[in-house]
Amino acid sequence: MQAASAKRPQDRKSVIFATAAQLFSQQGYLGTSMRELAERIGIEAASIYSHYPSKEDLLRELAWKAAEAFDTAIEPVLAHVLPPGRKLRALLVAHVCCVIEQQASAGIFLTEWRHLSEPYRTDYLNLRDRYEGHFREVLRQGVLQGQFRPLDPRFASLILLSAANMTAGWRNAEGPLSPEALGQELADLLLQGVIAPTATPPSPN
Amino acid sequence: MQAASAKRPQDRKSVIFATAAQLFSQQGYLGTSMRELAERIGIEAASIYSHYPSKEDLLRELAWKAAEAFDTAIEPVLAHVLPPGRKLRALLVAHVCCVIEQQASAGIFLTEWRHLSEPYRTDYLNLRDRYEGHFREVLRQGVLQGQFRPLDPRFASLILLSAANMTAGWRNAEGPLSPEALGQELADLLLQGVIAPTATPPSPN
DNA sequence: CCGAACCAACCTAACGCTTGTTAGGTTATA
DNA sequence: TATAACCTAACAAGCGTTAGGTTGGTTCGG
Repeated sequence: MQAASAKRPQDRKSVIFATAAQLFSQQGYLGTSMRELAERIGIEAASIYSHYPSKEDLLRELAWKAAEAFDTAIEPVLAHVLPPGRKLRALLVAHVCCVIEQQASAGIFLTEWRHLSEPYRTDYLNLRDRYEGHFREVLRQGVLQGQFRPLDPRFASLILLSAANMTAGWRNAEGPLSPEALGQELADLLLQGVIAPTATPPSPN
Repeated sequence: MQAASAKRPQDRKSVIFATAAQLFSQQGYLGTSMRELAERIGIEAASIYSHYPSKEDLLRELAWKAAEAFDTAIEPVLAHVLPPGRKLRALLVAHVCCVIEQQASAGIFLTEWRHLSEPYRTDYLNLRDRYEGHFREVLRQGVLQGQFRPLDPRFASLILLSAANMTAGWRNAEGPLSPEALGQELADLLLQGVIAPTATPPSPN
């Protein structure tokens, strides 16, 4: 039985991890010092080095963990066979859920990876590209099958994902929507567009 | 007649301004030191203080200039009377053109304002909100007139602008599009959506 | 037309402070 | 007793910034 009184081995490490995720995504990697991170936890800065060999290693682990979280989130969607429209919708919803439920990780996935030094930066961009590739593939198929308008999959995936990433802080007038509902709202807007269909007037009765 | 040989008064200041815009938007405000900025120009760090009282003043001027550029870009569109669909399209095109033609300023407008200290930060957010308000207003009218689908203007404007902001680095396979063309491409996607209209099959002949 | 006064731009040198990181000692748990 | 977690103390380097001196073009009185 592992005790849980004063010195805990794995617990502390995960607290450092979670706190760093929060601070890095709120204030940025460069805007967060090891001393501030340590103080937030209640230890000294030097003590962090018992768990992580450097500040950048911490960022690296955070970034990889975040990438993994996004991969995991869309994995079940990729496994299903669905028409492109439904599949793209499901991908967007899964992505939005991941962004909202893991806001801290998401912030790092989206912006703080810039401060990784080579070769990790390049490795990371490859991870991201592979992820975006799933969206591009669904878009490509939808265009091919005539269910999507003839759009450039690279351009469209960039637009869709950057829109999805911005939903993180969204709260509507009646308070926060559920991640699921917010994802559907976003998918409605992006898949069907802003313009109302002229062929079907609002409510013909 | 003002000479232009060795000591130039206004010229140097604008070089500092432009170089700072470039570095701040590439590496971030915190990731750029005064010494690096100075070295890039070919002077010493201390010399910058003959032109700007502090690093943050530099950021502040950059941020305000960027906000002004966006306001100026959409001003002529606001002056015209247009149906909501056309107006929103024109706003998006103008915004995209501004993002692309002034990439450095745009980067600060979009991300680096976070490092402004109060009360400038709040002032800046108000500027941004006023700008986004123009988009919300057009969206509101479009919904009211039944030309847009029933969407939340606040949510939609957030989505549209975050998508537009991400076009900065976009290059398609045949090289860079003109800002104008890129803006139209984006507006097509956002206004009409991803899904092909079912009422009008692709090419019925 | 010329030398002196002026002034803005730029420099060197240094300040106080914070940064990430390390060495070495302490302490409590297993 | 062994070990991992944590501490104190300090390091070299970098940060934004300032004080004070140098330079060179501009301006103006004689």
